[in-house]
Amino acid sequence: MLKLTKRTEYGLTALVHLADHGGETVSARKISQHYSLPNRLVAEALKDLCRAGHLKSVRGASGGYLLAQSPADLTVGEAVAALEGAPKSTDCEAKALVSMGFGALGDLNVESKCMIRSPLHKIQEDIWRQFERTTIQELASPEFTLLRDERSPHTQLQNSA
Amino acid sequence: MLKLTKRTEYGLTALVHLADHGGETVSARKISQHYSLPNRLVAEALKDLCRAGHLKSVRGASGGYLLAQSPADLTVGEAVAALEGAPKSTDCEAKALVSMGFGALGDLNVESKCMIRSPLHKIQEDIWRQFERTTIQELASPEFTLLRDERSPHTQLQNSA
DNA sequence: TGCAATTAGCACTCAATGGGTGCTAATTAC
DNA sequence: GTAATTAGCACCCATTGAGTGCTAATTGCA
Repeated sequence: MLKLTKRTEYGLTALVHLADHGGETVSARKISQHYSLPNRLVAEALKDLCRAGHLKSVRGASGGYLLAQSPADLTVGEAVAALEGAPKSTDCEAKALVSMGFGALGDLNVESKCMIRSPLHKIQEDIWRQFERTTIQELASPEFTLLRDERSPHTQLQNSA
Repeated sequence: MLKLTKRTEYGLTALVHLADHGGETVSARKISQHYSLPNRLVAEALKDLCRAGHLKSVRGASGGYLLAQSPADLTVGEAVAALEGAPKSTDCEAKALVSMGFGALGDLNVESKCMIRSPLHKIQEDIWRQFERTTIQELASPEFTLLRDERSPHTQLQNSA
């Protein structure tokens, strides 16, 4: 239910860590130990990011990974795409994403039909759009918020507590 | 990968439909046929929403469902919670959500530890927060966008059509 | 009174996938 | 040469989402 995978969690955590460590080379083991994460899985996530070209790897003892680009140039959307695979173009849900940013605008008919039929696609589109414009650098900053909202403080539930 | 379930898709679609049809009673069959959705599954979604008190049901022939409250008072967050079940309080990911809006603030330690460890939680929190403040009425409006962003106009797709 | 259409509720199957592991090879610092 | 690392492949297992079957209860209508 509206969750990204663990792999993405590990991957983003690693990216933030690497962003905090400048051009330094850090091994998968270091990262996994630092955050108490399953080190094998962190390694898998790092491999994905490396294959996608977002990290550079250094093999051998005292090897590791480092960012291939500035954290200000790497978006959360790109990282997630690398970690979870490109959205499948089979289902209509994904097609909206594809035509949104990952591909050409060929099947716009399909998408617009879906837009009418399913309000959910609007939501997911918007979320992804936000991902596409949020950088790892922003994510790494402690005061990060994904959604800048200018409206009412919006009486949250905890008010009643 | 960051997707809501079909059940939620069907449920939100139905809610939007009901919102468009005022106080009218509409059967699950009518809705499913109108959007060419599997009618049994739409019925399941409607049951969930009814159990949660967001819809009122009328049994018997010519029965159906209608909104139990104004579409302006029903949030996407509430609907999703009803359709997908409350976030499980076992995993840390969900705990962030719980302490965010669904429960007391007791285990804030847990959450804040997670916040540091996982940037992903920030993202998901923000998404949920947005769900909590988006109403079905807003969702039903054709020019709906979940994220009001003051930055670049960001070339929408439908513009090109 | 009976029939048809509906909601209500339970249980079940099937396929997909996410999380995790095993194993081996290639590379490199020491 | 050894240990630590990245690279790549294949695999298992538990969860869960999607969908179906079935039966009961309710109600409008002929």
